[in-house]
Amino acid sequence: MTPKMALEKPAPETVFVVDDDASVVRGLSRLLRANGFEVESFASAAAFLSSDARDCVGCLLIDLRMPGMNGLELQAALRESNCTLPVIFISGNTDVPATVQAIRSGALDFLTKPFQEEQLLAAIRSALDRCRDARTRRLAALADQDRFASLTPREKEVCLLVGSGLLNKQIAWQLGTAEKTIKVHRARVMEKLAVVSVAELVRLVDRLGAR
Amino acid sequence: MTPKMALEKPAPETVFVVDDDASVVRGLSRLLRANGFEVESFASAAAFLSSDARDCVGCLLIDLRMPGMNGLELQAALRESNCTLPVIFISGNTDVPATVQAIRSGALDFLTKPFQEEQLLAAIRSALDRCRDARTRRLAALADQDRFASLTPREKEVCLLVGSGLLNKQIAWQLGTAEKTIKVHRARVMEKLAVVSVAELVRLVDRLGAR
DNA sequence: AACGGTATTGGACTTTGGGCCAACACCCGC
DNA sequence: GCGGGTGTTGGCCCAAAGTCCAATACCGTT
Repeated sequence: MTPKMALEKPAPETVFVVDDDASVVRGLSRLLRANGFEVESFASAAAFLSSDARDCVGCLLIDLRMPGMNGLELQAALRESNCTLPVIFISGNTDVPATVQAIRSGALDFLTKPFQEEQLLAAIRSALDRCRDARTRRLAALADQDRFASLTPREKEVCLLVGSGLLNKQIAWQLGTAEKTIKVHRARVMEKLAVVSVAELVRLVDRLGAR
Repeated sequence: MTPKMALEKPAPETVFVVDDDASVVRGLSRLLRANGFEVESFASAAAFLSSDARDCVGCLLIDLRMPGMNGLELQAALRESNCTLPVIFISGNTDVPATVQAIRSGALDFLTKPFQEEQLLAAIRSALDRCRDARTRRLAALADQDRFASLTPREKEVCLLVGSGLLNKQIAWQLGTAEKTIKVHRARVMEKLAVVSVAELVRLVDRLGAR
């Protein structure tokens, strides 16, 4: 386990509002805070990107149309930088192509003003749920990768070949060494990866390869 | 392998057009045929649902707004009946909520009239690619399920426990039988499932459970 | 030059997994 | 009732995997 996981801030889950219209931001903030959510607001895409909020647990409420970088561009930039915060768009106009692109790019919802309060709240709750799940999965994936990274190059080779179902003797032949050697590596692999059965090892290898 | 797989018709890939406007259908058909696609058209959602086209390789081009069952309802009905044909919506008006619902329900694209011909063709090519892939995966999944279904109840139990990484003796203890018995079942499982290593068996079990 | 991490191999021994042959009990349909 | 599928168990033997202890060799660092 590496010391820094780039995922601190167990801080309360926060809704990040990105909208250039100050009155909208005020209204949304009041509504969300009244419903028990932490809110942090940004007047532009750039402002959010330069914040450290990218790796928190929370969700984004983005106005589609903004001066400078618009909502879709912000979404693309976030994806580019591996930010996995769920995104909910808010739009005043009815731009279907933008809607299609937004949802296909992974946006969770796309609300058009005016919208029902409850609709927004439901979307946010759903987004926070998803973010929690994603975070859990991401942490598990990182733990997997850490364990695999702790293997020596040779052990990694052996690990993958064991995972593909080869016998020790086949692995030995393939790597040009003795079966005995493979047994040693294999034992170390099982120990370092903290798995007690081949089945667990196979699943771990698959998870690693599934990206 | 069961004799009938419910997936015949290796017929040429077909674009199914569902639109109540005869002139639109004519125009689309001409365009698509001119670009080398097979086209079959339906004047209503009900007409398509009662056809046998549900299990073909192809894709659907659905008009969002139709008298009777509309596009979204048709999409829902198809999903209900496990039809996996990729869906592309065509809409004259700009109904954002419908767009959101359509895309979230798995629609591949949502084109608004008027659209670029090339945009439509690209969407269709993408849809057909996806349908081919899905079909391949579905056939593979069916083959897996067939093999698993050929196991006796006891063999299924043993199979799952082996897949979870237990030793023969642990399985025997858990099932209240002798280790020798498990060995026999296990051998039959490996044979019936046509796997040669525990790794393959684990992956097969996971695929079955992944639904 | 000494040291630690890595890769390698050997031997001896135990545990597990598999293959082959045979056998018995149960239940169901013909 | 008999035949066949299913579940069960035994013995014998071999292959594969895992364990413990020990040893050599290379490489880069201190």
